[in-house]
Amino acid sequence: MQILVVEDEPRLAEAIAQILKEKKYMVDIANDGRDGYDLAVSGAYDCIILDVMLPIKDGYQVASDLRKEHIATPILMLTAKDTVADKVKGLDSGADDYMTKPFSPDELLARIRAMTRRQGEVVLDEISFEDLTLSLSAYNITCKDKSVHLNFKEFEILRILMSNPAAVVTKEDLIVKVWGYDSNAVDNNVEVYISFLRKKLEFIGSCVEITALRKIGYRLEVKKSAE
Amino acid sequence: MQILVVEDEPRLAEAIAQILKEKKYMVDIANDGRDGYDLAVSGAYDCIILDVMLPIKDGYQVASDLRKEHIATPILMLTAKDTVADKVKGLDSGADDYMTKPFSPDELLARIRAMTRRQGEVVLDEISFEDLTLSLSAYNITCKDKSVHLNFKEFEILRILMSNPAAVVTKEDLIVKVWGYDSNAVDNNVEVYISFLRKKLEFIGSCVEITALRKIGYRLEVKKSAE
DNA sequence: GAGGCCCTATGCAGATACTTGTTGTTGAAG
DNA sequence: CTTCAACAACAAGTATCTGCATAGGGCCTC
Repeated sequence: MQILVVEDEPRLAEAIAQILKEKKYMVDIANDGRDGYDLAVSGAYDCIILDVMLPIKDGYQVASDLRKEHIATPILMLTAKDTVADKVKGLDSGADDYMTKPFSPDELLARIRAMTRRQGEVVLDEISFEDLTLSLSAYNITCKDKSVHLNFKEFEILRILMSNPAAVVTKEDLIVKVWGYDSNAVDNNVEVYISFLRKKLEFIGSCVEITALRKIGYRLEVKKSAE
Repeated sequence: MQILVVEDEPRLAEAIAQILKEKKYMVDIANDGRDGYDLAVSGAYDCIILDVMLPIKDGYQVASDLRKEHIATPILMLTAKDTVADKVKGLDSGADDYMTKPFSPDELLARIRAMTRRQGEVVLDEISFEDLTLSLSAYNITCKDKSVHLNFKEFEILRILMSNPAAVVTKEDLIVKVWGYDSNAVDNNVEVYISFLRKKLEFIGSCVEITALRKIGYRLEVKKSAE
């Protein structure tokens, strides 16, 4: 975990660095706003601790310039200014959090944990099987660089197949899960959509195919090389 | 923008709600930890303001339970407890920010802005997609030199669409996030506002359009050149 | 009471979902 | 080896239902 400390007073900067290093964070220090900005635009840091009163370029400016460049690194602003107006200015210039000096090391660490925690959260947004990727938010399938949109029923069916690639899914299962247990859909309905899906898999050139196992159901498989 | 206030003292809850409503936030209030949790798990809120000392289930518990359920809604913890240990406990139980009473309304609002900003990776005051820019403070959209005002519902819908341009947003999602999860708005309401938005996009000559994907939802797309 | 905002109702167009029918495939019985 | 029944795939046609646009009415603010 990389942290950038932008602070012009060497002793304070060193003290903060020490606190962080003890917790195994990797720390870089910048002594003025310009250096801080230059380091931060790399996007290499997981968190930036930013003083407000800085030579050359103040903290508000640094934060706001970073946001303009679409650098989304969490910023914790750290300063002696404790009026509400200062806090509002800091937060609105792009900071995610604002702490006033003097501060407690434990609180600093807790706020860093809170800010960086969010970073690692991956939104489960897609399912993959071999070279095939199903996007749950965009409702399409992608293989290499080609992608194609799925309509509702196709999507639901493929999602069920892909969420359990090894398993064989019966038509009854599909009807219950896609059409609803009280529907009067017939097997042929499923066959029709399977056929649509096969066409789309073919179109994007995926190596995945939907195999029918007679009397049993459907399963995803990797195409045999000898086509 | 939906905000949940979890606070057992009715007068304070009402005061907070008032501050927020003035800024056009939609506010729900829960009076104890259990109700707060039940409302929050819906995932309908953009932000939760959470008191610590609550009947039935305290704020730490609520925050930590929500995180266990993978509800990532930003939480601002609000309490009279101001020791470092309390702050650490609050932040580590899942809160994103921690404010002590008494607090300034302006600071509260600034911290809410800071927390919700990250949601859509908004650069300060505006969101952009292709040639379209949505101003969060002026409630209007601009394309090249033309701009047009949006009313509240139009604005909220477009903000949601633009904050995640690749994703398909269902009508359900829009109803929950714009009308509130307990509203009885119907799909047609959404359709009407989508229709208004399209007219305004057309009017300012944007290359962005709102595409409907049947049975799935809406998505922003760039207009095909061959009109 | 004028104007803006929000919701409801309605007719229409077109995409989607389902049906039907033909052809192809499989496997077991004769 | 042939025949037949059961099952599967697919194309094409039809009907339904979703989504769109527009109009009108209630409500609130100014």
